[in-house]
Amino acid sequence: MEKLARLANFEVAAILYEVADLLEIKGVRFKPHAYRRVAQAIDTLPEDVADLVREGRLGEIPGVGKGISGKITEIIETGSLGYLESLREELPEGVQELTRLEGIGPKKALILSRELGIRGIDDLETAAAAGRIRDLPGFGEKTEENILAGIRMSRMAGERHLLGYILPTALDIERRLSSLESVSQVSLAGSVRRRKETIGDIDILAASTHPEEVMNAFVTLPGVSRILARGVTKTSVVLETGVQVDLRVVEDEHYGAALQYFTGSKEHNIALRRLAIARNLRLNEYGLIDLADGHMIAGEDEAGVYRALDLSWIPPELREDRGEIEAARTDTLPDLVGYGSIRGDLHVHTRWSEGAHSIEEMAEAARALRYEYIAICDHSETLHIARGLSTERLADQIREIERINRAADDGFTILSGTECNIGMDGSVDLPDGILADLDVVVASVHSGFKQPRREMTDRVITAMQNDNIDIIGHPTGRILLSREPYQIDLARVFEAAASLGVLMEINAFPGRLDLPDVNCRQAREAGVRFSLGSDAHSQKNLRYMEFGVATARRGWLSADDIANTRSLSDLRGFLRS
DNA sequence: GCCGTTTTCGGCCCGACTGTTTTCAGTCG
Repeated sequence: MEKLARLANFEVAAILYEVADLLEIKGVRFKPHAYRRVAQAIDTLPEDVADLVREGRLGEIPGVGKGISGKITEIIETGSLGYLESLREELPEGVQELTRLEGIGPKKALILSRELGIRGIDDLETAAAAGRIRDLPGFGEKTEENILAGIRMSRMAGERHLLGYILPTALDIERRLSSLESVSQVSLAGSVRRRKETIGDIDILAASTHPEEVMNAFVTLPGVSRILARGVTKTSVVLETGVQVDLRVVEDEHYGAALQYFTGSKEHNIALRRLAIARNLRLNEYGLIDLADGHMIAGEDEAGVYRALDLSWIPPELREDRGEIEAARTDTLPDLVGYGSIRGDLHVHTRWSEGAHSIEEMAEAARALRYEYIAICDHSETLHIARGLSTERLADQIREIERINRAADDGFTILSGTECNIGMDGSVDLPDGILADLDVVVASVHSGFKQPRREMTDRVITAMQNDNIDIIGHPTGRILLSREPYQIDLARVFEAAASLGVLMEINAFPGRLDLPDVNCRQAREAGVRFSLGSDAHSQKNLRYMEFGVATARRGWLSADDIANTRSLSDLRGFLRS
């Protein structure tokens, strides 16, 4: 029986990324860019690349031509790529590993490997400690020190961090810098400003006529442990937590262009610069410059830069080169849901299961956020680890919520709900009778993650056919930086959700952000509507909602797409029974 | 290897900082 290994998009992308890396080490020009561009596109593709191969639609991916198309097909059909194997054979083993160190690029890695036979980071550390690096051409004593520091750093810190973990730190640094007299403007930039789900480092932009003062203050901020680079316009430090922070300082007249440039993404900026070149303009971090006479057309404010290229201003969350530039050109950018548009939280836990606070305490915190309602969705019985509620306990909880609602008469409403489990066969672990008594039913997969794709897809669709179920919770099951999504055909799930009127949750918990942004967009195009839930386990966690909104915005969603941007009475129209 | 309101061939984003180097290559973002 023939059985193809079904490679996920990220696995196909990983192969292409490695090809790009190896070509770069070989010193091949331009091809690495071509491979990397396609790898990136596949990594964020909402559809399965295997389906595109089957349907002969690979050409729809920007950057895929004849050559790469053939290679992707080979990867899907055989699970590997001959071209990559031969590249690996050509190059010394372990070179690629070296390039992951700060300060080591393809050139230095190849020299280390060829001259000293270094085969990995451990080898490199030994050689550096023994002082064998400093005499290599292009290397010196300082390089040797930096290599050792780089190795220490790579061992201490993980590669990326959750947005939810980074944002408070970033805002704190922004606040401290903005209080300096020498600073006239300051803004978060980079992936933090774009609210990407994971962050490599923190980028901050400031405007000042006294950059030295700003840099001095910056490198002496509390928590700074190491200075990586220090100049008058650009300085990089590492915090004690291992997080790198880059500060860029420009004058006010260049602030808009610098903010545009420093916000990225890289791919968005490259696309924008190509647009500029086509008009005989140059775009850099100082402004948009007319190459004919050298004068600056725009640069003081960011919107002006976009306007001068005949584009509407593009919200940072959309700047990923996924069609936003074309939409800005034709004035068809979505009217994104606002951070203040959420009127209630549809996924909240309490002390009844694994939460830290009582129903009243969660309601009180929700009132403070000016919400009009929250849905209490504690776990159901089969999730033992979370002390899930039995049918009887849930009935008690419903009565308790009724009692609290009657007692408080301020227009705020506590909705009764559950987050029940979807079993292996698609059944849920609470009887229909009690589900019908609840205001909000979230159903989630919490077990059997390794189920084959076909069965997992059928399982979730079966659950949705129970018309008591309003919302599918964290629909892909991914845990950022630690667990891949389970195998599931989301296109089929979305189709069913749209026709049955089941909402897809955007779980705002920092480690989830599930549905992921690219899938939000795919789901919306399939006609799906959404529910935002913080999955709060404490009062403080309710604030995670902003990360859910960020994910929705990155998924091109409007307030209209989201059930809980509505008043309570309108919300009921989004729920099924 | 890809791609075209300059192009089916000749280009491919652009600048800051570091370290090793006497004018710049490598790396990074």
